[in-house]
Amino acid sequence: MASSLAERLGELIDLSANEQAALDGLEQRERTLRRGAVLLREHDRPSELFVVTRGTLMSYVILPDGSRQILHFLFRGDIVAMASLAYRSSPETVIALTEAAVAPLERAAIGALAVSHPRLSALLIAVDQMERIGLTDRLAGLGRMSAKARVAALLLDIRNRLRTRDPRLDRTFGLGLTQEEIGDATGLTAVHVNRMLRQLEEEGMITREGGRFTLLDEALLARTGHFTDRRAGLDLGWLPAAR
Amino acid sequence: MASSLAERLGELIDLSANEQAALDGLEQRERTLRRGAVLLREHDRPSELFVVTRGTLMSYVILPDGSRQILHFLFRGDIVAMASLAYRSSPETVIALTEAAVAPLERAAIGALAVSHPRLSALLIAVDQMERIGLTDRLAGLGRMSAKARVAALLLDIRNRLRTRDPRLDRTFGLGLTQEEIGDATGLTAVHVNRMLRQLEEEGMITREGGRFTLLDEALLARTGHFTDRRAGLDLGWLPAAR
DNA sequence: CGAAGACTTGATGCCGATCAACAGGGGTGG
DNA sequence: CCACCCCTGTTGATCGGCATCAAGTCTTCG
Repeated sequence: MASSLAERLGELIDLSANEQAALDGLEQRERTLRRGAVLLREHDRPSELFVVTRGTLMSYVILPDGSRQILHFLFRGDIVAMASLAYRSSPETVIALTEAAVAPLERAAIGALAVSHPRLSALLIAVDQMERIGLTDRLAGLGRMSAKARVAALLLDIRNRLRTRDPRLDRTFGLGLTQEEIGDATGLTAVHVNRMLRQLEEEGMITREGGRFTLLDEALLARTGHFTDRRAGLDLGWLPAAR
Repeated sequence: MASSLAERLGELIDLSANEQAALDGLEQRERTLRRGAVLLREHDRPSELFVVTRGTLMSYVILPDGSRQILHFLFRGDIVAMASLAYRSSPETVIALTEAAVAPLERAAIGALAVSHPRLSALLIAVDQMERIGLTDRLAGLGRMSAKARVAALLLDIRNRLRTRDPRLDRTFGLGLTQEEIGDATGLTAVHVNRMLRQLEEEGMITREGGRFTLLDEALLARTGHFTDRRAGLDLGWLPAAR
């Protein structure tokens, strides 16, 4: 089986055999995590990165008043602790939301990759940009959108990310988050998330049954959440030739 | 004089003569912008990137209800339209806040740089991470911090970024933003920004005189804004050797 | 000198937070 | 195996921070 990193990057471009091998070589060891296990704590001094090979993780920060802001949800092929490429100590805590597994990755391996496979390091820059745009979308949501819109956008965002990993999944999916977690991701309280979900349900956009969501009116949900799917507009034509 | 990109990256690592020359070669042309000029419009299909060589720019999105969320402020050495490395159309509008100048940069030049100067492309990945952390800090602010805290954090953030470009500047600086712009960056209305600035002033943290701010009690301001200066913790030890 | 933008200040309103209480369910230990 | 308990979800009542509306002043620039 392809390494999770090769799988992820292979969705974006056709990898050469060389590149494929180089990526596969990065994921030697694997470390499994129980649900709730802490992979990395804020202010830790991580010596390595991780690639998610299985399960779901999230990263968050705790503010001085004790409230939590969830920053990311991480799925197979996502890289954890990229920040350690710039900073000595982790700016965020990373924990497993489900049973999960990660492959440790030396920071220097990224440097070596840049030397041996320039196209891949250029691709990593592009992947960074995709994540940056995702962050600015969420920033605009937190700054300027209503509670209902933020919850709607979160549902669509997570569903889409789950679907790229499992194309069978369509209108119905398990979100895998508590309402408190939805709130900490969208800047709301659990109580208000509950009311917004109910409202989306009453308005016929979704139904819920035991933690599983079904999107009944995806177009309306997207309008409600001012949601734009970015994956349509990908363009990596500038990448240099493969090695 | 060093190119603005070489100047910026040179603050992070010691550039080799080769690298310096490669970076200088990127900034051939220069384009000047009047205050308020639009460099890039949302949904434009930019064929190139830009490096800011002079002045200040900002990027923002307009939501369907007409409200604006400011995403970034851009200073000398910052790269504009990095998103075009991943996407066909720009997700954000970029305009000049002051008289400004930018140097256009072909996307393919980034790819060529990755091939000829792997350490520089690895460094670009690190720079991306620094921006990503800046975004997550702001995300946490919008999601979980009070209006007063967000305004306090913005003041410190901008002052620090201005200071890296002009070390003479200390407690007093010209912010260069209207209160409406502060509001659009922090997710507030201009009216409430005004009240928060007044409050910071009444509490002895700042004074204002004609658009110029003086930070009277920086420690208190930092506590109020839950502000952490990230630049202290930089660590780029993993970079490969220079060429 | 006129006009438009930026700032200031007060009054009022609403969205989402907070507080509170209870129901269901699943895991754990006795 | 069962009882308990904590976690999650749900719903109502009230509160408060920030938005909105409004009006006036100051500044800047054409």
